[in-house]
Amino acid sequence: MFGFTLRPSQEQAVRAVVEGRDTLAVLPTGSGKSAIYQVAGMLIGGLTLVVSPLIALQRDQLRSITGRNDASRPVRAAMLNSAQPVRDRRKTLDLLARGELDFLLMGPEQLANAETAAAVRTGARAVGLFCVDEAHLVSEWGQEFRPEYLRLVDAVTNLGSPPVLALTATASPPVQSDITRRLGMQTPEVVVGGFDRPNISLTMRYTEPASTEPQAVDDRCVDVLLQQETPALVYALTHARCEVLADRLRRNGLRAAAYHGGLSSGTRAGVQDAFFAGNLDVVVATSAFGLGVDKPDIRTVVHAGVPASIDDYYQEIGRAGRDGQPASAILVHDARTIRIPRSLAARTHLGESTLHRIVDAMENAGCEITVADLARAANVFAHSVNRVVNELVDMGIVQVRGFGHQRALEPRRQPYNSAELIGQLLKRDKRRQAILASRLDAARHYAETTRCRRAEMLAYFGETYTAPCGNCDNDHAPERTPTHRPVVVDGGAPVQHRLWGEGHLLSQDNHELLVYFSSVGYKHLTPSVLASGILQQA
DNA sequence: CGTCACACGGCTAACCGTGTGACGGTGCTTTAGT
Repeated sequence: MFGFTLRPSQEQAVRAVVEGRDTLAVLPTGSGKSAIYQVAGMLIGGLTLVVSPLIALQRDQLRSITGRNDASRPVRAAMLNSAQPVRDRRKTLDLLARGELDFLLMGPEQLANAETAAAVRTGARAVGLFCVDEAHLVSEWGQEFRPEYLRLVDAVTNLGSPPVLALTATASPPVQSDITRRLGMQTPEVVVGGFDRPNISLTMRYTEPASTEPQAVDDRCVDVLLQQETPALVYALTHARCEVLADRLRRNGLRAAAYHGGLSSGTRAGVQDAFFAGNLDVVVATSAFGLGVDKPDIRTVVHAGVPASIDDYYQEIGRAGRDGQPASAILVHDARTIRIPRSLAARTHLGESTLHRIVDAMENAGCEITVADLARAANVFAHSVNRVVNELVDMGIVQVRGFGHQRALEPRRQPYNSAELIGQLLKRDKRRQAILASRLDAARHYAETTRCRRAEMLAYFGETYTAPCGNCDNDHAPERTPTHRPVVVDGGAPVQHRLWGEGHLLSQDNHELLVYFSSVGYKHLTPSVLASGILQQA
């Protein structure tokens, strides 16, 4: 169709969205997610709006859409972002006004700009499809890093509630429901392809915490990379470790370069180009490297330390072996490196005094106030104010206008009891901290497990898998692997815990249960909790 | 927030407890005046 051959899962997503249903498609990388919105958009007619997180990604997608143009059916696509010349921007707004665009690509920030949003809304062509690419970012980035992700739901309403199509390669069941909730999707169709990537072998290398050598993790990574096939990708946890490790690899004769957010965009582009062109053996990167990286022949992905979640880990190892040929994912684990993701999560914590000052300042202001003014009045960091504002929006207490420096909030529901409000905010913050910590615990649990790693990872994504996989280190040392029979559970069956309240059973075998609780996040439990009635089917 | 390296005072030798500050990731946005 339109030059695409669709697989069954893609077809299912296209059909649902064309019938007007909100749809979340969680499909493995390389399964052609952009084909889904391209086909669906053309079938529905009207303007297809595609929200994409990076300008570089918007460029790639634009090229892919217009690149497959045939003369009989020209597709008209454009993008809107701050990196383009004013003239290009004006031209796109003109096309919008005249209704001469089929696809429009932009970041969530553009929709928070009243002028741009109005141009989209009042264009001669109504939005027929609202597509959110890399939709896991709604859940991952919305809370603080890029808060405009949480305002997409308002944009959808303002555009007359066209069907919403959310696309991602990585979303565990709790993340799936977070995405559909935060995008305000109505009775969504959720299409989930398999998470397994059988050609990627899974291995963990432990470095002794007792070692006095501070660079034990780096040593291990260098050893591993000298033995592994290239091209290889190394994920390190900080800018400094990227630089040090890249340097050590170079001294060991590998063509290596560092890639992280602290480098200029020119340097970053140069590294990425060199890697794609085969002029680099190894890129040592932070999590900045990856979105939109589709190099088919990456043979090895090494992690220098456990990342903040299995979601991140899966996303990052998924960049290996896209050509289907054997590839390796090696996690170099040192208990001491856990402190880095832990501290990054803890930094977003809101203290009681911070909350008091923000809520007081908000009351003193009485009416609409910008985030910057509020931060000044309360004498706290702007990012703390943004965190609180996001929570208040979610609670329906304020609403937000504008973006960037002009981001302002106005009370939506008055009056409220401020002591009660602070109590609720504290509770929400505590819950959020617990969930972030549980995600890190689950990642550490994966690193330290003696069971089949594939079964362990897939369990996290709510998928039942019969171990052994035969392609992980624990399966190669069968004396260490307790046999376990997976018990088929109805994905996400609701359960009730005596202490932690309601949750969803993600996986169960004769050895262990994995449950996600909305109060405390992921918990591994022994099956005995079912027999003793501590955990009950709801 | 939590960790670690380092300086400091004490009082004259070596080092101990305490205090302080630096440090940890992801990207959009985009002023005016030469």
